[in-house]
Amino acid sequence: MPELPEVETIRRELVPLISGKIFASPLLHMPSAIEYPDSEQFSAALTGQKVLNIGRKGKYLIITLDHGILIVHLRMTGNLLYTEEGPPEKDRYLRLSFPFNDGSALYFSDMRRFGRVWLVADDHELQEKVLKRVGPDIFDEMDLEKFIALLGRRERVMLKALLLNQGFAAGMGNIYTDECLFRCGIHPRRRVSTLSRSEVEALYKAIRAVLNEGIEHGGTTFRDYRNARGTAGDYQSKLAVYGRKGERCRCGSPIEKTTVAGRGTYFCPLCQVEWTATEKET
DNA sequence: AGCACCACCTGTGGGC
DNA sequence: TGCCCACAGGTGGTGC
Repeated sequence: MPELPEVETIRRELVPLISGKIFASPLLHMPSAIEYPDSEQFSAALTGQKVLNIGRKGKYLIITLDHGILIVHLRMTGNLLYTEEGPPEKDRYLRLSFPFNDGSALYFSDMRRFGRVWLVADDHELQEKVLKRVGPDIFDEMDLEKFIALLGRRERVMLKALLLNQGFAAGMGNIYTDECLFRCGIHPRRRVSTLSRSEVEALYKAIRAVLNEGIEHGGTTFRDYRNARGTAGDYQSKLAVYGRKGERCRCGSPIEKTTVAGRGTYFCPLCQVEWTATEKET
């Protein structure tokens, strides 16, 4: 589910809602959702802590407390809901409840149980336990020069696989990757080494534009994604290719679906050509 | 290094 | 109508 724009939407909503609040004792309906530390230490360490800041790196939501850092990753179907009216009724998928001492609460719900939370002591532990293999945030920690430099070390890889690799840069997921590659007219199976300078610049611009639009529209809801207030996103109506197999691209060609890097991949076969003329000859 | 495949889970949509 | 399988927004591991 949630990619960078969805997590950023939740982050922006939570800032005014929970900043300064103090956690009461959490309810661990499904303790296995806690990746670190063990559930007893987790509960003891969280209780009484104050929310100082809410950040994000890639798809990780990072809540800085006065004596630790709470991290949430929603994976495919996770939701993080804020309410002042008690737990959502008959939610079969409620995994963790995080009440505050004023009666409001955060609820972590997750149908497929892939989502995880961590509670670490400091930035060092954050890096070691959670973000060890996570690259720079592709929205907040990237510029064109850095992007070009990072590409230079991954010459052989297919673009779709590269953009999905959170170690290269963090935040892109399956939907926004397909949209970016369509936007700049590059085929998802193209390899980094075949890109011209202008294509690299177009790709970088497309990434910024698509992520910005996703955030402006409150994210994409296909099925499960909800923001912190339980409302669906809006960007699905703006998607050019993702989920639109058989529909006409603006060029007239039907959108195709294939598999790249093990993921369902939507593209326009006319706007995104797989091979350049020079490659075909060599 | 890069990629294919499997695992983790539950639900659902499309094909037959 | 009903059943079954493939697939779903993410990541981590294995093995070639």
